[in-house]
Amino acid sequence: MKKRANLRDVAQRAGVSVATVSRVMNTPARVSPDTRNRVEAAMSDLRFTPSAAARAINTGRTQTVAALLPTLANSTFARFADGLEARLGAFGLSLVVATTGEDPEVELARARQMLNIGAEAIIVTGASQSADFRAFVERHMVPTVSVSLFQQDAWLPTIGYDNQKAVLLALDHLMQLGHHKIAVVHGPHGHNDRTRIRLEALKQAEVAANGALTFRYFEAPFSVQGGSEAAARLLAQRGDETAVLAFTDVLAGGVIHRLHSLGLKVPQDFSVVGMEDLPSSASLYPPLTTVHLPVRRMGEQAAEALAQWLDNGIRPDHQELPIELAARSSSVARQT
Amino acid sequence: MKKRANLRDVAQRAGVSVATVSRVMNTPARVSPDTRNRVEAAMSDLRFTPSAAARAINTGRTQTVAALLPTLANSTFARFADGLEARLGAFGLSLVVATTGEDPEVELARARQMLNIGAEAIIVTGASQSADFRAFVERHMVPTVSVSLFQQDAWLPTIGYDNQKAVLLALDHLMQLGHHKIAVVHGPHGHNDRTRIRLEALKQAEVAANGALTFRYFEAPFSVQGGSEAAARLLAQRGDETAVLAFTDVLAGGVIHRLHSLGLKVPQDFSVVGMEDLPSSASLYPPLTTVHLPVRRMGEQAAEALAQWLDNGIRPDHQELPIELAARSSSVARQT
DNA sequence: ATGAAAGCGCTAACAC
DNA sequence: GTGTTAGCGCTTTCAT
Repeated sequence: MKKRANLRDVAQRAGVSVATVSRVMNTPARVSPDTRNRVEAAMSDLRFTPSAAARAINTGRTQTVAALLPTLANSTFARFADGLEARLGAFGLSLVVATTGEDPEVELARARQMLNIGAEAIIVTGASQSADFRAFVERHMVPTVSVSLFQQDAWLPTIGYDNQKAVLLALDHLMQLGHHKIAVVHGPHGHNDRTRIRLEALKQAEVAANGALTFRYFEAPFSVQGGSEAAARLLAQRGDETAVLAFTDVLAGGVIHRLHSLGLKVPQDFSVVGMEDLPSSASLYPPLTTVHLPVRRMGEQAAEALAQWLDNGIRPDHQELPIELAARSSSVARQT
Repeated sequence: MKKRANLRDVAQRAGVSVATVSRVMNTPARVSPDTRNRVEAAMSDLRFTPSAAARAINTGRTQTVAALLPTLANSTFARFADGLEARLGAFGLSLVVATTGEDPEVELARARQMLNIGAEAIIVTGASQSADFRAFVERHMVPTVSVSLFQQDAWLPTIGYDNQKAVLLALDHLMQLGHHKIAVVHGPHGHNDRTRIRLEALKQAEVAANGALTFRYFEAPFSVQGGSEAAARLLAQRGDETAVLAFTDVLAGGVIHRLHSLGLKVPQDFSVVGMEDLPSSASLYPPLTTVHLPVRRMGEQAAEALAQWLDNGIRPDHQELPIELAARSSSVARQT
């Protein structure tokens, strides 16, 4: 088993210099067709595969961008990653993904790994990274953007939507339908600033309403199962809530499922609204009222922002993506 | 704007040699605490970030593996990628993903790009790549495995399930419930060998049944919307089918949705079975009978196989993953 | 159009 | 425990 062929081997075999071989790969037009053919034949004979590392060391570019995501096993992040990857590809950039499980220590470790393998830029979720993470990014001066929220005063450029606006869109919808006793189903907020922002917005609304609005909060894992359990708890100790506001469509789906299996009807017994607008949400039973969040688009925007940052060295501005309510059949006016 | 600091800069500042600096990074134990501190201080002062490329050129390893997937915006591939990434991470490997949209030309182009950025191994979906793709892989001798199917005679090591078995599991279930006129809803099979294998298995079963079993086939895009349209076509020209066999849960979900909105009941009017077993499938209305495919596990297995291949140079064996029927409420005995 | 030669930033013998 | 030095495989002037 002989070692991998390199430029010199090819040059020797083709009877040219290494410079010429390099030119065949990078600027074929500057090589005469004749020699070009000889070189290509030699490459092929020797099964030549150029070394990415050697190239990168010279050009100083790896064409690689890293995304640090809580998980991929979740439609939101998966669709985000899909949009991101597609758009990065158009710029000749590749996407390496690392999942963090929302653990700040893992996030830092993965960021370190990403730089170790040569990532030129990083994308993170949310803007509440650990102090160490922040120090790390600043020390290495690696272009980094945050997605999933739009927040002018964040330490990173943020590309996302206004989470406060989003939850209030859902709330206003329910209030206009006459609901004012609402069960709120949300995920863990320990390391999730999107959830925190949404909760905070609701608490402010509750205060502002001065008694005309009351919430009962149910925390549950970010899954269909979690939503289902939250609904079970809601009914086990039933109050006078007439609606459920879930922070994600997945949770909403779980809620609806459990309500159904306990013999209740949506929207007759409970109006349910979600947030996100998964592709499948319009086909739930009943079709889910939700706040549409442009996740795929967010991926594309993040790709553009980073591609330009890498290109011209100018840190991008924050970007707010539009959101809107998708009113469907899971919510109706309160039954009086 | 001065250039990025390198090993020599750090060495100079710390008053040591480059070798010592290198040691501080790689074998800190072999450096006296005193000098180690000086070096670390210098690194920090100069905001030193080691060059991944330079390291890779010396070690010959990039610690990077590439996955070529049709899309990430699909729970199956996303969960696969999640398992893959998590397990690769445990081996110190990073995952770069590239989406192909099931286009063989794109697949080849992306494979090329993956090698250009230094991927040490490749994961592809299915085993029916173009001849060019195959030539490419063989020419560069890059370790490559195929997932989503198990097929002993494939040109690549395959890690997946037996698609024929899978579809027959669903079919047998329906037949045992007394269904023998079945609508089959499947995705496009142009470049998708999993779909082709499943269709082929059904055709064989149809022949073997010798008239006791008949299928009507509906091709639709791989989406809820696609399943919905297929159901509309099924009803527009209604035959005497009593059951629907969908090749994916997503399609099954679309079918059920449309049946409902046209006033039909599942499973009373139609039994519906899917394939895949998405996390949400048990919470559909009604809970979906489906064939459970261990997608996340497949990602983990692929990671193991590649990690070992890169480690010991031995091409892995094919691996068959277990599948099973998850019988739920969307299918019942034929109403007589 | 082609070649010679100087690095790119790091690792790994090998020597002290 | 630390330093010297020879590469790793390529790109890129600068000549010719």
